[in-house]
Amino acid sequence: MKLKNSYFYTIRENVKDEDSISGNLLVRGGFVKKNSSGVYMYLPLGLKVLNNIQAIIRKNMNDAGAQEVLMPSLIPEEVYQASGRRQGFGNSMFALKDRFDKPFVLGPTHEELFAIAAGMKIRSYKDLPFNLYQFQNKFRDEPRPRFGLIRVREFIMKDAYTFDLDEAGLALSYQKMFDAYKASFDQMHISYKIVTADTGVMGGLLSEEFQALSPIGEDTLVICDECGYSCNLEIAACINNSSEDVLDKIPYSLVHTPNVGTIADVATFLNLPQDKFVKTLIYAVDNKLVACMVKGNKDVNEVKLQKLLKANTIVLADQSAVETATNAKVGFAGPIGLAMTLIMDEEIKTMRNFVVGANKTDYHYINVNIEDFTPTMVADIRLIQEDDLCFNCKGHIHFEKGIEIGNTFKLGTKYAKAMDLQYLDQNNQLQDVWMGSYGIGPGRCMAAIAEQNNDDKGLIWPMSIAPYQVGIVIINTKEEKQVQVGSALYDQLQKLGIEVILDDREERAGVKFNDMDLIGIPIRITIGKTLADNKVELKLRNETELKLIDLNEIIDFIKELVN
RNA sequence: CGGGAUGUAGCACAACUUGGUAGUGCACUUGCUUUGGGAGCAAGGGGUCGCAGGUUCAAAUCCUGUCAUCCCGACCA
Repeated sequence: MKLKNSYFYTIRENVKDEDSISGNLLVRGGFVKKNSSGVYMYLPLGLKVLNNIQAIIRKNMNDAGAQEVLMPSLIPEEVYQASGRRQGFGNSMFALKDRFDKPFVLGPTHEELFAIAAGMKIRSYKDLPFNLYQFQNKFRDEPRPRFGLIRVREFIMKDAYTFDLDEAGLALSYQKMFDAYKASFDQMHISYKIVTADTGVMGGLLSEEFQALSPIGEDTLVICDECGYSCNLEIAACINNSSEDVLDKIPYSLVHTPNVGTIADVATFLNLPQDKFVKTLIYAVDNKLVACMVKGNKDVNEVKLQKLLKANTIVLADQSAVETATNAKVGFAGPIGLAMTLIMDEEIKTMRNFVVGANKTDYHYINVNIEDFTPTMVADIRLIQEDDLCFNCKGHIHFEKGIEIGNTFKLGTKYAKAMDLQYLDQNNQLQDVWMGSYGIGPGRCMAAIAEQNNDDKGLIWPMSIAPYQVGIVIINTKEEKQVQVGSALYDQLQKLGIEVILDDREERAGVKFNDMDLIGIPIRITIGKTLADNKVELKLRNETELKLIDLNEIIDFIKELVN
């Protein structure tokens, strides 16, 4: 691309409504432009980056034996009703009607359509396995889009779906895709971790997430320093590491605790540590009230709770519901005399003589023991903390923040059953097809790479991702020779299939250098006064050092760097 | 959906409290000078002040409504 007559712009100042580094730099570099909340235009530079990312993924998909297709975005609502997911997605689906008032939705993910497509082919066990994928726009009406390209409402997803005879077949297909994912992210030079995660609205047997490490990541990753086990915070299992208290059990008694409804306040008031308390939280689980007990210094993990209860929705009950159910103001709920399902976290089993709310405003019970009430269920429902131990090896763990750039699911037979996807086996028996689904967000990859590779001057693209590998800066466009040499070099590199940008604008050198830095071109060639000695300057974006290279060696030099 | 904030030129912002010709910097155009890390001087172009009502002789400014955007939270594959 020659800049002089091309669509190219940069913005010198920070833009106001982009809070993330990647969002800001991508907007300032003219890669993307926000059109409405969570919806972006991809401009020439941005599309080149996106295409490079997609090319890497496509190559790995094809190598893994997947076949590319393209599904519609506009889908009759009934397709998602058939699988039961219309309700599952709820408001995060964009819904509309055609002129005959027939309801349609914009697809948020495509298991159903792929199951329908697979149904066209599958009759017998001889028709399996196979693997389909696409790059396609997805629509999700996010409650709060944020962080530039990271959480958006319209985005391209590479989604793949595998179809197998049985669980063993799925395991094989899954492994192939898993390996293809690792290869893809490695080739993009993303720093990432793989964690097991909740299957969420997808359902199924297993979910693993590919998480690009970044402080702005919205997911918390739990990583064991010793055995390497890693998972998403939302599913992290806890072990009870404390041995049983040795205190003698004392009968419980009521104490007056005026106006101290929070654990911190009561702890101060009674002068006891927070881990001597048990808090009782009232949740509305599919509109039924459920009480959950965790240690005072811990929190409830709502995803674990949801799975335990096989519930659709879980929210903290509102104030009036709590007050009606406990006959007390919020903050004084407790297990004794509470008439509802009561779930106790396992950690409480080893506690003795602890403090709970008394279901009476301004009162707590002290010296409560587990014999004093009857939990409906004892289970691991607490949110893991960084000082907990790995449930796998009891080693130390730490947290990291991640951007979910890919996700692989072993779906099992859930969609086969819902969408009637079956085959005849060797014994003429109908069997369900085993499915896997696999997603990558190329836009999120772009944002994650930008987030991981930048400095105060701008972006620093890895060679495999950069929109152009080489940028040629002509210092003075009025010097005939500089223009000549620059243009010749530009033509030669293009012939070699190297993506190259020629800055032939009548701008000052500083402007050109700053623009090249901002848009993150890996190799900069400067054509300037060193031409007198038949030399040009070479500077790598991720290094500070300048090299003077002989004109007749520069092509070979660049070829070496690009490969 | 709850809380907070903001909408004025392509971008970043001022003027609003106390109503009276809409301004600054960057960007853009022209000229001269300058020319290796976002140049200087001069002269210009570009605005229905988010939108709709209302109050007033007069509204960017005051009032009401509405839309949009952002932040915190809730929610979320």
